[in-house]
Amino acid sequence: MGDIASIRVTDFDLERTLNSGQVFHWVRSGNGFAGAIGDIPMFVAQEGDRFFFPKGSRRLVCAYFALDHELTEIIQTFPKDDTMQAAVLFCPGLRIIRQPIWECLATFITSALKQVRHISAISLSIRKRFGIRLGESGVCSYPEPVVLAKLELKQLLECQLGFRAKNLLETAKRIAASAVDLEVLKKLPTEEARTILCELPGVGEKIANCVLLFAYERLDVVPIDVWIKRILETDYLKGSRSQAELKQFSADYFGPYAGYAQQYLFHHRRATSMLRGLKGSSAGHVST
DNA sequence: GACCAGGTGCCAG
DNA sequence: CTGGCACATGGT
Repeated sequence: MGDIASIRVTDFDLERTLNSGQVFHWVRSGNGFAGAIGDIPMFVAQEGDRFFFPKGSRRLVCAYFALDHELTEIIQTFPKDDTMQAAVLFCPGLRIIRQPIWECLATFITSALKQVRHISAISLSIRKRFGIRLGESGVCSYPEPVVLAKLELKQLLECQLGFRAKNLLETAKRIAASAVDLEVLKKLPTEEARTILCELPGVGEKIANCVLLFAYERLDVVPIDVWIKRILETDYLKGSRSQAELKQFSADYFGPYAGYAQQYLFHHRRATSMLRGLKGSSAGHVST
């Protein structure tokens, strides 16, 4: 156990950020969360405006949690309608973090038609079986593409991936074979990067957009999933719409940080809907 | 059982 | 371009 350092943070809520459906491998542990940033094991915690992390990892942690994002300014660019305002009030301190690209891509390939807690379970299972154990805490790294590429389909299926296993395996193979260089995409315009991502098996527009938003820091990109579709149709467009209309509206209406706005809408709707569904049962990991 | 989950790919019209 | 359907798995 190394020493702990801390800094003062404003407009940051660690728990909400980690539980908002953008990242899936952090596990509550005592008064904080155990996880990893790339292959560095981490324990992070927050008490009020004090943010705790392992001594010596300040730069890494600040970059990962995007503590340099000017959240107040970002939120000011959001439209001022009732739905958006309610989401903003519900989500103080929610940040879109900077994830390592491969683990973000791979995890979202496994996200198709899965609930957040299943995505989490799959991510942890893949890490535990095929990743590298990083410390005494038992936290594991996400396995590199070359590692997954060598597996038999059967091995991946043991992680309860279902029909997504083939896609993950094939994508890992292509990246391991350098058919696609995820680093190069950083320098490309969003449209071009999206086109290349969508050529990977199991990656369509929604997942490509998640990766662009959560790993490539394209904060204007809006992944339209079932929740966002529902919100757009009920609160904004009043009725069912084609995919093209949903895309057009998202791009036109939410401003330069549309992806950020979308994340607030997503988390608010999902969290409140889970709270309603609770009614005494013991499900749900969504912070309020 | 039916229905749903941060979808994708493929096929017919 | 659009709608329809299969695809695994786990939870209400």
